[in-house]
Amino acid sequence: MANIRDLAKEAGVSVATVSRVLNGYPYVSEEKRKAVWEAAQKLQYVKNIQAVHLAKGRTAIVGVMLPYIHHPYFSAVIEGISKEALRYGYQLLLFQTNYEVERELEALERLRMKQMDGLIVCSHEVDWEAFAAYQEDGPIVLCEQVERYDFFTVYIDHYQAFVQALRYLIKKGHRRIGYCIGRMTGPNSQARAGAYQDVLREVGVLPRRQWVFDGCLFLEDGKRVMEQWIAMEERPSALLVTSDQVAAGIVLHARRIGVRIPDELAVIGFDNDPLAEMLGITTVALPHFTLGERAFRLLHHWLETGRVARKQEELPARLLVRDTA
Amino acid sequence: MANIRDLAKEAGVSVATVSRVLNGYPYVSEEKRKAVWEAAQKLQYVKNIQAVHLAKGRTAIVGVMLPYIHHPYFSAVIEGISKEALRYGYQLLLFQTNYEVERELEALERLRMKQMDGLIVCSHEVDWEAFAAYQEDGPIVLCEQVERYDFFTVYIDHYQAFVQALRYLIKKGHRRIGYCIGRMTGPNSQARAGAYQDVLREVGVLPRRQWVFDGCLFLEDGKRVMEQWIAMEERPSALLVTSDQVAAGIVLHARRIGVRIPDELAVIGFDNDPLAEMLGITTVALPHFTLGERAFRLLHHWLETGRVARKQEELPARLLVRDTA
DNA sequence: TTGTACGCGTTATCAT
DNA sequence: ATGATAACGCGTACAA
Repeated sequence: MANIRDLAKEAGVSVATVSRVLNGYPYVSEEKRKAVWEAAQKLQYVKNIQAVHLAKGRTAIVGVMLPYIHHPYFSAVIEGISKEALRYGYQLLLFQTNYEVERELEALERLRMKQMDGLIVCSHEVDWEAFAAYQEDGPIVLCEQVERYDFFTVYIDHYQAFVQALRYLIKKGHRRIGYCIGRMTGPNSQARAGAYQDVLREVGVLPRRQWVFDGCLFLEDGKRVMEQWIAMEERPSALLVTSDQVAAGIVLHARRIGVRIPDELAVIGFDNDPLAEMLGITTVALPHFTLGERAFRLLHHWLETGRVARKQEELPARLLVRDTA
Repeated sequence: MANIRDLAKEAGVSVATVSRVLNGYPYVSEEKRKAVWEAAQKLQYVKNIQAVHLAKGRTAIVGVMLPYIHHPYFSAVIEGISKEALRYGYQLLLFQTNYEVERELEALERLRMKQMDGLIVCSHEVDWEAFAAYQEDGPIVLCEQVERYDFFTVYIDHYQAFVQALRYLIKKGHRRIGYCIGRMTGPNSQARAGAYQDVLREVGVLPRRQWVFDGCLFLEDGKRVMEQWIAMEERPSALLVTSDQVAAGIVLHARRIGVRIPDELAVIGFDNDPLAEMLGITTVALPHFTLGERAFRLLHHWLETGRVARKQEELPARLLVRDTA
């Protein structure tokens, strides 16, 4: 494998001139420029990108931390990130964590080791303190609302999104309201739990723990929820479901077992997944793709200019009323 | 940022010894070992991974080329790859191509530049010749059946899978059979087209071009297909649909507009997506997750040992009969 | 416009 | 066991 020293020798110039030609810098005579390109051709020269990274101290690589990929939510976010990364000539290094703290810390260590220029965190388990500890190692963008820390964040106000949906249900006369959620930890889930408590209290209704369904991520979970629901002595009359996949599972299984929706059970999903549209599921549209896009742009702008208009960016959520609530 | 030279000075040893300690090599006195670790602690030493990559000539990074991520098929494959990569301490560098040849070539160039140790190609547009041209730059694993070239491949025999489904339909008495496909190019699509031609000819039926629906990737496409179907003068009585998402779109829209499935239209999907199970869609189960897993393992085994049991691996597909055909 | 020489941070080799 | 020194390959002040 030829390197620039070999090229220099072959072309009869210095390595500096080779570098200048290869990277399109001015102040090189047409003659030598040509000689270098010819030498490159002849010796089948290929740049070693690792050496470039080491010499420049930058990689044009952005890390993406996320628990899993095979989920409509995360794959939408990463698609948004990817689109922008492509546009600006950046590459994406994947850190799948399965929400294991150890893996999350590994990703942060990689940032510290300068494997990438920055990191986008789609979701995580580890405390915010951990991110704070790595802030000087490179820009980190979180895809969630963060309090008490001055992180870069792009987020959806899940509290307001939940309030919006809950108010709608209450206005429709519902009082026995439950919800399905992916996992109980994490700021998004906390925000939703808070909204649930607050709004129900406003109308003097006691929140019930058994009407909160945890571990709802995929279509199949909707079926499970429906089976639990049908077996209950006291059933909620309405469910907020933080994933349209799960909502679809509920609606489809309800049809199968003859539960009338929304009469017996009203359902509001989240995401505005194509599946929700197809099934006529009332949903809170969440801009996942845009979230990824903006997260990358924020990071990119910081990397290129060293400053940003604002470190936090909020994205809107809006209720789309269809047939299920 | 302290480097190993700083550590060497601080600990009063040579850089070689520092490196030995840091990487756990033997032949270092307990005393110096301790001194190095203390120096590392004191100077907050962090390894620069770029320098390691350059020095070792390897990165423990594997590239993944795929057209888009936000699709059940590809996100399943990548999940399989990712799981195995995690297990063996490798990282994944994403190359989203949108099936643009230029981007695909860019990924191959990156392999040549030694940015990664190997490349897994989930799907592509560019000719096989292109891959052949990069074979010496690092192992490339293709996720499709390849003829005439001696590539590493892990694949599903889509010809047989299609034959299987077609024979089933024919046995059920269908003669007017069409199919939906993601795109017309690509070896998988070619294999399917071949199977379609061959099997129909076997039973003396002419394949019809207007019963082949192209561009079928997402749920919404199923709706479109159903609308086209209903508008046809001569309609197929059965459809093979190479994505359960699309099949689901067909089935759901059929329900809505009152088309009886399978009586008026039989549908066989592909993938065995959870959605297909939930909707009772007859489908050909395809092991996408396993495909990714095996692709990585093949690559990994080659990288670590320089040889493999066999360069090609075929994965089975099997028909799951449910209610739609 | 061009070249020299050094820096980037680590690993590997060889001599002791 | 340990150290000096040479790779690894490129970018870039600085001098000319």
